[in-house]
Parts: sequence; structure tokens; C-alpha cells
Amino acid sequence: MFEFRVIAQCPVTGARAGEFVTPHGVIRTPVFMPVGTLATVKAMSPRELEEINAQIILGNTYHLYLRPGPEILTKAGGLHSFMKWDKPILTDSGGFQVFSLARLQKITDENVLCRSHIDGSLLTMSPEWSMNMQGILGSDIAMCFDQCCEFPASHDKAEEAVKRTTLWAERSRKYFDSHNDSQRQALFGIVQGSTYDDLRRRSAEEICGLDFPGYAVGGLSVGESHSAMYHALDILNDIMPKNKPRYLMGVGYPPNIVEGIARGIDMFDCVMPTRNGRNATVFTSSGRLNMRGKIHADDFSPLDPECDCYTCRNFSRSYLRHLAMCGEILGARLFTWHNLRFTIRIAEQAREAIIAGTFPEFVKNFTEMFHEDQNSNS
RNA sequence: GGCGGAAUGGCCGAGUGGUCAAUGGCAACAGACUGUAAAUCUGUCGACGGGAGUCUACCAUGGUUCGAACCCAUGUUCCGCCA
Repeated sequence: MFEFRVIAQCPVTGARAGEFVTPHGVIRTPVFMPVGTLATVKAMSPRELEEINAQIILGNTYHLYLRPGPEILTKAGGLHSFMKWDKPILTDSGGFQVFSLARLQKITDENVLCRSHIDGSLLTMSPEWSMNMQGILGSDIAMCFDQCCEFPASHDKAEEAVKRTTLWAERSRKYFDSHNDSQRQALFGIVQGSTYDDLRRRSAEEICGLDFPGYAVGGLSVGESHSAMYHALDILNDIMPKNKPRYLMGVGYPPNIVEGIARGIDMFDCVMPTRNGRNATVFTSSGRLNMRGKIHADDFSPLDPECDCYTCRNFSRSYLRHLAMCGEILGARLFTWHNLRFTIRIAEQAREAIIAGTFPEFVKNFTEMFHEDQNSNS
């Protein structure tokens, strides 16, 4: 279980195609994983997720701990059966909430004291708490409890996060080894280090030294430039073991995915396809479109003529804009549907190209086609 | 026919003598969103001008006043109640 096989590699870039074996099926990489924080990929049913070829989805420890809570999830027999999703699930540890809910908490080496964003009640998060909860959730892949730091961060702050992330990885590992079922669940380590080369190296060495079945890159896509992100990935590509899956956390902007794959990343997750979909922005092979724009009012062409999704096969931009302008639920659903399929397909196409030996051309074509937004950091 | 009430920017609706080009909300237009406190948030929203600013505006006309969306008169339209 949890064997990772690299089945093809790009001779020019760091890209590779692989297979990762989990209790709920084999994941073909590179892969994009839709985010389903609250035991639902917002606006999509499990059947629809299967239809767009989602191989694995995310759930969130913090959110599911608050609602519905560990008792109900235990009674439900875990997250898979609770939400009727029988393919792989990866659970985030709650570490990211230590970052995104920063104002509501106090962090020490021992633990994180946090106020619920729902009712303000106090809770204590720790590596042990997270491993216990992820055990209850029964995800195929559990994540270490880490500390993601904001951008920009001073070297001292970033170093503190690196130290703490290593400390917490050791504690996550220790608790996991004695409480969780390692045949049913794999624990991935997370590398931090912000945009500091020395800290990235140090964190990667420390975390990879703990010998996890997979490794994640955290602390990116938090406001740094794209070039800084790519630089960090270049450094890590040389350090992280080639024979384990590598997961770039929180990245979903299409060019970032392609560039990430080129730097040896196998797995991605991001709220961008779902959130932007609900907010009526879509990604197409030629770039990003705000579908509330008046320019689409009488455009009866599909969102993306090259896309094979339900939305693109059936509906016009004019109709979709109409749904968006009226705030109709169906609009949010159809945009989400398209964005997820579009993003998943990028990974699929990259995989095909890697196997076919044409990955560099794929990157070139994609970059030429996809119009980068002016404000997106270069 | 009589009595009472009301008319404000695309719409709804505050404002009842100077600090009003006029609060809010909606609509519209533009933008943002990267391990989800997000079906959310931000900006613009009379005209002209880069800006300082200028002009046209609160049903119409006339008046009072240094000054009127706001007070007075008349008219128009609408809404109640009574015949």
C-alpha cells in the first residue's frame, strides 16, 4: 500500500508521471485534487465529481472537527461513507487554519489555542489532536500538523515556523505510528521555509529525514511572486526524494500547475476552481474570464470550445452570464463544474504529454495560449 | 364634487432653509479570489474636465430669502377617505 511508481519522466524538465496506490484506488499523477473542506466539494455531487474524473478530493480536519464533529463522524464510519465518496481522500491537518485564522489564536511550540470561527468557543489544536481527528476521518492521506507563515515574513519568523513544523512533524509521526492505521492511511510531511533558500533546504532536509510516504510543499501561494514560487520549487526539486509523491499545497492557478509539474510536483489542490466558479470567473484555454462581463451578454459560443465538460458541451456564454447575473445556483454549479474539469484536465494532459515525451511542447503551447492576467505576479 | 396626503438621481427610499451633486438599499458597470470564516469582497455609479473646478439637477411655473430638494402661491399627476 502507498507505493509510488514513476512510470515516465520528462528528460528536459523535472516532470514525471506516476501512480500512487491507496486503499481507495490508484491515483494517476500529476493530479489536481478538488477541495471539499466540509465534506463536500462545493456545488458538486460525488457523481458529478466522478464524471469529471476527479481522482481524489480533500477534506479539512479543523472544519469537520467543528461540524459535524468527531462523534458523528465516528458513528458515520469515517468521511468516505459519511459523504458517499469511495475514491481517495486527503485530509488537511488544520495547519493552514493556524495561518488563515491567525487573528483568533495563540501559537506555542506545545499547541495552538484557537477560537472557533463559528461560535468563538475555545479549542486546542496540536499534532496529536490533528492525527486523532484524521484517524477518525479515515482519509487515505493525512497531513502533518504544520505552521504556514504569512508572506512576507522575516527570516526569523520563517525560521520559527520551520523549526516548529519539524517539531510538529515528529510529534505527528509519533502519534500517527502508535494510533493510526498505517495500512489504511499514509502520513505526508510538509516542508515550509517561506521564500528563503536556506530555510527551504533546511526544512526539506529535516522533513524528508523523517521518511514519510509522501511530501508536501507548504507556505507557497500566499502572496509571493510566481517567480519566487518557482524558485522555491527548483530548490526543492533537487532535495526531495524522487521516489515519493510530491504535493504542492494550495496551488491551482493554471500556469502555476503547469510550472509546478515541470518542477517535479505530482499533486495539487486549490479552492480556486470552486471559489472562482461560484464567483463567476472561469478559466479557459485562452485565459481567465469574468463571466459577469457585459461583453458576454450576446455571445452564444461556449466558455471554452476545447473543453469536454458538461457546461461547455451544452451552454452558451450568453446563458451562463444570464445565470450569473441572476445569481442562480445553476450558474455557480456550471462554472464550478467547468473550472474543476478544466483544471483536472490540465493535469491529465500534462500526464499524457510526459508519457508521450512531449511535455516541453505542452508547456510551450499552454503558455502561449493561456493569457496571463496582468496583475498576476510574474 | 369635498377633505386629506404624496411627487427626490435607472428603481426603491432618506433628507424638511446653508456643512446637498443629495444617506441607504437595489440594479448596472469594472475588478479581485491559490492547503475555503467566501454563492464572498472591493471600486465606480448626473454631465464635462487630468485636476482644481464648472454646469445641470430633487413634478412645473412663479415667489419669499444673502441662500431653497426643504418655506409660500398656482398648476399638473398620483394615492387615500367621504359623497
